[in-house]
Amino acid sequence: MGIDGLDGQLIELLTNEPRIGVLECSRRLGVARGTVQARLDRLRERGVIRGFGPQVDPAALGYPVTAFATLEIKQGQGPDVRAHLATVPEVLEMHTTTGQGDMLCRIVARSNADLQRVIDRVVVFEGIVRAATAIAMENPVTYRVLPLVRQAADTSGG
Amino acid sequence: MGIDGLDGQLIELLTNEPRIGVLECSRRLGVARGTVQARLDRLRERGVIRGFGPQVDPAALGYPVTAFATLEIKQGQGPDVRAHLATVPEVLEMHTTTGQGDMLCRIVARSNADLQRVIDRVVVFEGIVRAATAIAMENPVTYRVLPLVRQAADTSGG
DNA sequence: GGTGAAAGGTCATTAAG
DNA sequence: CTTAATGACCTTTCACC
Repeated sequence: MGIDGLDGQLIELLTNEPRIGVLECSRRLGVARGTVQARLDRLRERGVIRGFGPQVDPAALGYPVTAFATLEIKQGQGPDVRAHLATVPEVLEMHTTTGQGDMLCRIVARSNADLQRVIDRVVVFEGIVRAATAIAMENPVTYRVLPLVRQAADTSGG
Repeated sequence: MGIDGLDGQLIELLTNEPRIGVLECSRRLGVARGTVQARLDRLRERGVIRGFGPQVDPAALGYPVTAFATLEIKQGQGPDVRAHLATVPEVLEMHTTTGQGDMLCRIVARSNADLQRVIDRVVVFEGIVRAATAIAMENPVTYRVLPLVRQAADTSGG
């Protein structure tokens, strides 16, 4: 069900050096090239590897400010609010959550002043009762999956 | 300072079809191969494109539960807490946020029961005063940057 | 394992700011 | 004059059969 050690090594290798090909992977890992090819195909079929698209940094694009907005939604307005949020480019992701708020979304902006504009555009929508915004300052742990990959590989008994 | 239209088209093309190479990109966009290479080099130098590593789906790895934990930290314990969180594989990212010197971290787990174990491992640490966890249910807007890229390209007057 | 193809580098030329 | 784009050539390397 999970991944084994070779899968983990493969993911780790490709994460560190994404441009190397299948042949180079087989050399580094000491396995046949067909094995690497088969593993990669399986990992993609199973959805473990979603793709190899470019990872874009919003800050370098001119959006250095990140904020998390917790939205409280009026009953039954969920679908409309989702559709609304999907139209705002600065909303990078959105989840419905349990707990205090109903939705949590990640927002970026060009500056703190610009963040106000984005927030306004987000919350000026009937159906959003309340919005609490937390600006992200430091980011000591940037998004990472490698430790999880290693753990998943270990758990599989590889 | 930002990106122009060609940069935006390049990012979009590579996002949609990551497997195509530089030559194919040049054909699709109607520019010379050297141009595509130069643009890609520049985008990577400037940090707009961080890399082309595999995008791993934690759910497919066996961690289908996502949660966001808001942590309240005891004064002066910030660095220790950060170091602690960095050692937990299930903590995918962590930000310090405005509020009360709080932190927000994204956590994944194998199940809701497993989430309890992860949360315990996170909060059983002197320095963490309080933790509020919100479990993510639906994810109507998955992490995306393309709309932002298009806006950034437009803004640059390309 | 062989073969066609592409990546990556360099270079001179040319267009545009 | 500086920057960028272009097309050509060459070598290494890879992906596919």
